[in-house]
Amino acid sequence: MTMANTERPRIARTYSRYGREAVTVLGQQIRINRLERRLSVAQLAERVGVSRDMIQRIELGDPRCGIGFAFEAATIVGVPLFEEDRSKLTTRLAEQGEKLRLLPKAIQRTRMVVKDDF
Amino acid sequence: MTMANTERPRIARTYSRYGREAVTVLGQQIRINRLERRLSVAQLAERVGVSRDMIQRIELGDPRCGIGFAFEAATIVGVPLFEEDRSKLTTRLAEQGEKLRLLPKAIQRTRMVVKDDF
DNA sequence: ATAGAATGACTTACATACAAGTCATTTTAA
DNA sequence: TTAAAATGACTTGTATGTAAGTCATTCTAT
Repeated sequence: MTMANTERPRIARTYSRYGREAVTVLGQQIRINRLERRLSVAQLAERVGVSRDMIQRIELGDPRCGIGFAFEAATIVGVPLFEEDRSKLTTRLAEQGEKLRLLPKAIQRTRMVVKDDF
Repeated sequence: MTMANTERPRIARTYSRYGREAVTVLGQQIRINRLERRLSVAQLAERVGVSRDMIQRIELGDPRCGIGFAFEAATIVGVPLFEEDRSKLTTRLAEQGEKLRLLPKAIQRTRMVVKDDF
């Protein structure tokens, strides 16, 4: 009766606590919403267009999952992403695009001035 | 002798508008914060522990990027994920874990009752 | 104006994430 | 209670993501 290892073997890779927890919280929220909507893992997988294995990994918070798959699963079960409602997200997309137009396009560290003629 | 096909065949993948926009908004927000903090792409890549190419794809909203990489980049430049402050995220992690304990662990569609003796 | 740095856009070799399949174990509806 | 279904945990072959490198271009601080 050994407890099965629920994690896939992964090469050591460090994530910050906040980043890790965020991935896990998203997976939890997807599972919660899926269950509330009475969808099986297989049914959600079919709707997202991925394997059952992928949905399980997303819900467990595997950081290697493609962000597109995870966000698509979230979308299908109704987990809000960044904005409460969907039209707001579209608005924010445009607003941030505008903001980026105004910011410098490249960052350069202050250059060292070489004086070789003193 | 066939010519080597230099193009990588990519299977078309569809994402919902909301999912796509969410990935893009995250990438935008990461870039905005990175620029405001005067970090170059290479500097952020080094801090996240990925290649410069990866940061560029994350900021462009490539849905195939690992969610762990994207969230880690967001964390480093201070983009909030799901909760305003970090301690709140930890709290939510626990609360959702508790909520999952109370939900059914499996979803089954209502079974068909076969009456063959009428 | 210009030099030096940052970015964008490729390529290639390699590592690994993915789908598909199987089996054992829960779980739930009847 | 119990049978059917869902889930968890594996494996394997293959497709695809990733790092590293190069080059051209754009950008910014001076």
